[in-house]
Amino acid sequence: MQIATWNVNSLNVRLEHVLAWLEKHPVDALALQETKLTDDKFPRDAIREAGYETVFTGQKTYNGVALLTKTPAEDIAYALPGFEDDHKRVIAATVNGVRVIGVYCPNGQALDSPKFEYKLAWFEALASWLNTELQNHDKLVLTGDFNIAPRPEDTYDPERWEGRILCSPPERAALQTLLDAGLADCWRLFDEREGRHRFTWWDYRNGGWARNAGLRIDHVLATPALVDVCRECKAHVGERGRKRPSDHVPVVAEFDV
Amino acid sequence: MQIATWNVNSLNVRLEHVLAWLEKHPVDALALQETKLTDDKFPRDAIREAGYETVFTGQKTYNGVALLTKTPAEDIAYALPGFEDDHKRVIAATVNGVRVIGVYCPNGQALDSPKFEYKLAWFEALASWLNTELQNHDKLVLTGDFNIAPRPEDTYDPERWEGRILCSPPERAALQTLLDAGLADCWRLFDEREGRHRFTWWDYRNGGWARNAGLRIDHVLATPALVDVCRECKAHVGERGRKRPSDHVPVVAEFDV
DNA sequence: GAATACCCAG
DNA sequence: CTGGGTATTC
Repeated sequence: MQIATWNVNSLNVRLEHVLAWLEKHPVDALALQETKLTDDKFPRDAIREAGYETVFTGQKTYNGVALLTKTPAEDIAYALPGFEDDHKRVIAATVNGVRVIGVYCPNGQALDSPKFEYKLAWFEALASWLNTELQNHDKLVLTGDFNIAPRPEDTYDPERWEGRILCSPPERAALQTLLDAGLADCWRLFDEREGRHRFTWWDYRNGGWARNAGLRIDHVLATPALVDVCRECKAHVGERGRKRPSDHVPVVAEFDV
Repeated sequence: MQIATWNVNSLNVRLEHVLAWLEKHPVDALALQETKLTDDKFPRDAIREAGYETVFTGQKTYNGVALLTKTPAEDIAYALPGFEDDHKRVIAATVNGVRVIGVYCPNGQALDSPKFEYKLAWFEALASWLNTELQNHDKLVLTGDFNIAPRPEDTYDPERWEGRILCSPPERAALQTLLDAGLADCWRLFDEREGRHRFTWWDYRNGGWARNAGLRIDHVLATPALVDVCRECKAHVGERGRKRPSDHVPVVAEFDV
């Protein structure tokens, strides 16, 4: 079973990219972030014609998440319990017996911003909900755009990024709380691989892609039952080089289930 | 000698269209309207590489006119004398001994709008200047987007358009004043032609192009010395069917000079 | 419906 | 730099 995540930065603009990518990479579940579409404008039909059903929750301009699946999505959750604000950042479903939680975590903007407080509070609510979900699901994947680079080596320039937004101690602690609850970062199972691309996001600004000035902030976290059978976890870096790309690329994990 | 006019509705967006069209139709002079570019952003170099020199006068967002020529443009005028407001609507030059005046005439918005008053005042200033220009030039072409459909048959639906903006008596009188000064509408030399496309503009809204709901508001007016040797005057309607087209198409007149 | 400006976000 | 929203024009 293959599970992928992709922050598309507007599904309106990226629909053709997603459909073309799915045709080449028919994963079992694809979590999308930043669809930036209200539900009435979601391109459900075009995606259905490509062989995928979708569950989604979105809003205008910001956020918006979706889960594309080849088999039916069951027990759908559209928000963090107890954190039902107007940000559409969470979509979860059970797919083929695997609990898949797709998240678009807050960016936080800057350490001294109110949005940073919101980010930490949001992660607390996520961790709390994750614990209850873990009680019910042996096989669980938490995936999406976390807006946190876990380690110095997950940035193109640690000197520049350490301690700053996306790389600060409280953010990394928040991520660690999720791992401590019983998840592993699938990416790290393949850390030793030679010549591996290291990032999942490159800023549009300042020629980030041309300079390979990227970060690894999109993750696939999984429970031991899945980590034990994880065969692969990689970023499809080529998508960043297409015309009108998203600033994020797909990250795909494969499990022997 | 071929002289053409084209309201491009943003030269930024339409530059590739213009260059491709010029490659197929290497007219001697092309008057552009609605370039919507300040002079510092005019793509002079790209046009030069296509074999044309340009004179232009533009502004941000609105209006903006240019004259593209294969041979040097002389005696350039950038405005209506005595009507130097901030609208960039007029560019004139002598090309191969022919005086070419390119105009983007005001739209007028509605008969009861202050913009309608402006339109009529602007046409008066144009007529006044035209008279002095005619004293100096035997061969003269006045071309551009006039925002006036001269006759009922120059609209797709006379019942709907007669008397309204672009088709009102005072506007048609203003156009007639220009003709009375000593010009003829080259288009009408070929009125009897079979199966001829009748329009030069189709509204973006309501599927104007698909319904052929067009108007003839872009014109080539010429002095008798040119009318006598006018071989052709037609609209390049196919341009309206391209991707991301302007709402106007080129109108081309050919003279045996 | 298709442009542009200005604003905000990442 | 690349999205989206708003307002304005034609």
